[in-house]
Amino acid sequence: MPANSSQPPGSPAEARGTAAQLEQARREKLATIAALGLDPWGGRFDGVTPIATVRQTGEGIAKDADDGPTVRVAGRIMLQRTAGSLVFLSLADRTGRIQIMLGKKQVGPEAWQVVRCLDLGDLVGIDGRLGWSKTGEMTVFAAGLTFLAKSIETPPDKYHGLVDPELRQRMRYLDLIHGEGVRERFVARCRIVEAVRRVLTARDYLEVEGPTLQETAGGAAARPFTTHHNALDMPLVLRIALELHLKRLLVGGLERVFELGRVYRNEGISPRHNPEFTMLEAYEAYGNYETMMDLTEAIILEGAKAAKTPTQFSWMGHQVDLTPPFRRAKYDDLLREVTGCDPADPESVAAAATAAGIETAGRHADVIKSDLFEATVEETLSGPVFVLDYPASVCPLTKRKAGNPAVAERFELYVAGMELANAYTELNDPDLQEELFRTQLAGLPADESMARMDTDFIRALRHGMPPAGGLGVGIDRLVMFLTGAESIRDVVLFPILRPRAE
RNA sequence: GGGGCCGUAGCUCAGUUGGUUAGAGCAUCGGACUUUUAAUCCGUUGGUCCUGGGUUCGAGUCCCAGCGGCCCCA
Repeated sequence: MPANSSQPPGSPAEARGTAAQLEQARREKLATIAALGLDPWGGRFDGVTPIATVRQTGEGIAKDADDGPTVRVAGRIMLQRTAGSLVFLSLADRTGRIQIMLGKKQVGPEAWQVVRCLDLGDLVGIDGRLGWSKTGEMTVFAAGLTFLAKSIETPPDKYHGLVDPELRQRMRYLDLIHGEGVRERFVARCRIVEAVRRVLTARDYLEVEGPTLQETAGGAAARPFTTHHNALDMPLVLRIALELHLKRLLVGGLERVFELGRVYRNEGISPRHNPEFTMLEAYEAYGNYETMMDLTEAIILEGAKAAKTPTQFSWMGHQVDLTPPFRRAKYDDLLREVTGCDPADPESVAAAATAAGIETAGRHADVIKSDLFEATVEETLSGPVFVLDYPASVCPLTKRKAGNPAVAERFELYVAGMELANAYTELNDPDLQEELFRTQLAGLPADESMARMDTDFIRALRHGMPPAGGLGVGIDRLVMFLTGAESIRDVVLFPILRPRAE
């Protein structure tokens, strides 16, 4: 393209607005900084006070005082305003933001050359006097400026930030900088995980790590990711649950163990499902599912405290109330309340299922019941509510109720119609376990079965596993719940995405 | 896997019934300003309208396919 011949004077002939040219402008400033003998990529910078701490100090300074303390802050330039020979910055660190004032006269001619090279997004260190501007804004009046890192990319819109959900996920680092409440939500996630560990370690649980590469993906009903080990020339799968190895550790006498770890399920993606997600599983020898109810409640309440979650709030269209103790309701009772059927009578259940549009022909009575529960009861459970005592045949790893082999000692914790936790009195009878594996496997494609034969696990049980309670909690869902997020992608830092063409 | 919605400048968004050379704000660049608050004011630059086909005298706009995202369902 020929240059426009009617360019006004002082206006460069070349274009400036493309991404490449925006970068070029920043690279020229980078070169200027280097030419002044400064390192535009900075280095160790000791003695920085967090901005939140500086702000606390500032609150104690009189508005018209000019003898405030000297402070050193460091952070990213979020906003920049020039007023003649003054430049105002909004500087952000992990704890907050504060205004910086740079005056040509105050910093001197050499530093002023550096000031003129500042762009939005640059990282700088500031030494200066803490006080208040004439218009009443807390301000660090800079005496010194240290360049810490140049940003050569243009940041998002300074007011709207990144809005496009795709860009927010692909460039999470920008979302963390600019997104409203994004950093706070991920910090809350860290606090919740810390709280989970605190509750468990206070109860003398050991945190352990099981294998993520396994021969058999057991402990849940899900399709695994497959991989291959070259040296051993053997197929492997990524784990879909933590359960069976933690129970081996109960056999091994560790008695109280938990694992907080990533599991992988090769299935659909939705606002509640990411192919890799974080599970907590905890096992306590000589406990049962009631022990785990108390533990679950403690974990959620401590997590809520850590995340500063209010006791009552609205989430996913449900009103939830965290006041303990959480409601406990029997599975059959809920089914009767919601559908009006007689849970003890398979024909009554089947009739209700048919009315709800569920296929019944040739299917196991407990599977029909389970589908009916999912279709009708779940959405009514605002919770939190512990749903107790599941049909035994959908619980192949669970101990049956004493005197009632049709009912399994299992609970699920529901909140806003969503399963948040799942716990059993663990089945420790190796013969029954082996039989249940076999019956589960009969006539079902392996992918759809809850159970896969795991002879090594059976052998472990044969050596004697203590009676125990076991608990599983979906950490991502727990964080969603406690932070009010409506999509798992809002609580997973780097959710899975299709690659984007360059 | 099926259905719906969306994709326009680095970012946030307009773009009428298919009709002139596709616009705005921010950012950039130049200028004014030593107290600004998304600073303001004047000027300036910036486009693979997601990609590829098709219909049409004419497509950002309509149709088809693909790519990417969001939502619903399985």
